[in-house]
Amino acid sequence: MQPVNPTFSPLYQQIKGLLLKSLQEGEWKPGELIPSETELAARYGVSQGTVRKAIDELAAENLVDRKQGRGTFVATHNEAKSEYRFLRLAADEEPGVKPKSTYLSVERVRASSQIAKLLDIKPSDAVFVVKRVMRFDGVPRIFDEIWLPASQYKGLTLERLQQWDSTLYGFLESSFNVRMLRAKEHIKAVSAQPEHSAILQVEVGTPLLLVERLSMTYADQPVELRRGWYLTDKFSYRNELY
Amino acid sequence: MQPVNPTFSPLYQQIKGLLLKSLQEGEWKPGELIPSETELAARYGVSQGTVRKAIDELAAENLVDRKQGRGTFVATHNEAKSEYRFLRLAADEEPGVKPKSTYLSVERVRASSQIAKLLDIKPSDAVFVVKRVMRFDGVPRIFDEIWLPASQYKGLTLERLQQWDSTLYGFLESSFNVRMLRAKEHIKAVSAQPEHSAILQVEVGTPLLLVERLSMTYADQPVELRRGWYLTDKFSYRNELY
DNA sequence: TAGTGGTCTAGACCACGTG
DNA sequence: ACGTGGTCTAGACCACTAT
Repeated sequence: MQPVNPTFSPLYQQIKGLLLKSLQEGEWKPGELIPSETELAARYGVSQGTVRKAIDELAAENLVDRKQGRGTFVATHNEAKSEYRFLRLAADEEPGVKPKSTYLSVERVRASSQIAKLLDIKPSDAVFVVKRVMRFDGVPRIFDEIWLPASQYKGLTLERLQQWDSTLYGFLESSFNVRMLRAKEHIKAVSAQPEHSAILQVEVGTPLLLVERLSMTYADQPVELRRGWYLTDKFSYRNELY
Repeated sequence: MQPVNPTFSPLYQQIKGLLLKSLQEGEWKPGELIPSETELAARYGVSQGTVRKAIDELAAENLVDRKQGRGTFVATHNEAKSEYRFLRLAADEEPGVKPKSTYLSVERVRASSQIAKLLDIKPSDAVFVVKRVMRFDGVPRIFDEIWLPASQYKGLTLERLQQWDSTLYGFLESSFNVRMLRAKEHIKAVSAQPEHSAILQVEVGTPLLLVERLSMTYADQPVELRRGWYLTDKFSYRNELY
């Protein structure tokens, strides 16, 4: 027997799509409570269990945050739980130590063809280039060079970054309504160049981890590209495999 | 109102525990079909939905493999799907290229205190040290040094490794009934030493990725420690963040 | 006490793979 | 045609949080 409907899509996936749309359009803002499962079930005319399965997937992707007895909240980078959610570097001895960022510069330039291609914009488009250093216990360990498509971050300045005292992603979310949902990283080992050498206070030629990250928001739209040089003599990049 | 039972554990978690026990004890072997959800529900005296939720979690952890219309299979490293499941290195240009391993040596030695600590064995315990090189399109890109607690891999020899033509984890699973379920990696950038230099055919001092992996089987028991030196000029270690 | 997410059930039906 | 996993429903009850 052939399937009746060859383009079959489960109901809960369709509900998930509707929820994603509401999230993307800002019907519920970061940190806010979304309607209860029962309420959403009534709204979409499906059973509570179906809504539940849709929300299950959103929770697994860290788009929302369930709290038993309280409700389901829109995830935000401005909360303890997802602070440094994407940062995989940790000290070999005291893995708990958190970094502090210092912003060095913000420039507005045209995207190179390489950067443009990765960010899925035109080579002539403007991008902000942010440079910063992250220190752990006062010791510089990461130098980041961050490209942000200017069209999405109008009015970004070094001063505003320097005044912000939490994470960059929290800042971008609060100030420009751009939320990083997932990212891909490509990691290589390279030698420290003079620029890195000065900032990370190591000799030219010291091996560094080069972490290239492309971050995406809703609909897999790329909204940030960064290259980070990590000093890994006493720290390492952590990963789990399943 | 206080909870009635402070040590509450959902039924499906208990069922998951029972399934894990059967998997660990080999009631169902790698690659084999496990009983249907209906059958398991009858066996444990719960509803099919409860069994389903237990299996959902096992599937999410890659311990079993569901196939609609066919059944649920015990995951194995000896199948296309999980070949190189833990290998994150891929070519920047042609990410699909698969490596070929060459085994260089197998030694039986006493674990150093450092290795013993990580493998959770006594420093006096014997371990096998395996050295190998992995080539992509004939080019050596990874040099691995692998520690295996001798007690779990009795009779391991270089010859047997050289005769095996699939992945190491497939070999360890088939020959010693040890299945790698998950692993943790710590990644650093280092300079090539003379030993790496000779094997990877690069100059001493070339930056290499040092990937230290600790692999676990059931009950989070560590059963493999390895250090891999990756040449990342045209390849990179891939990771996804959520 | 009320409301939320979390668990569990029983049953119906669908999509998929195999014989 | 049959058996499997996958979806969907409706309803009951539990655990947790806030008021």
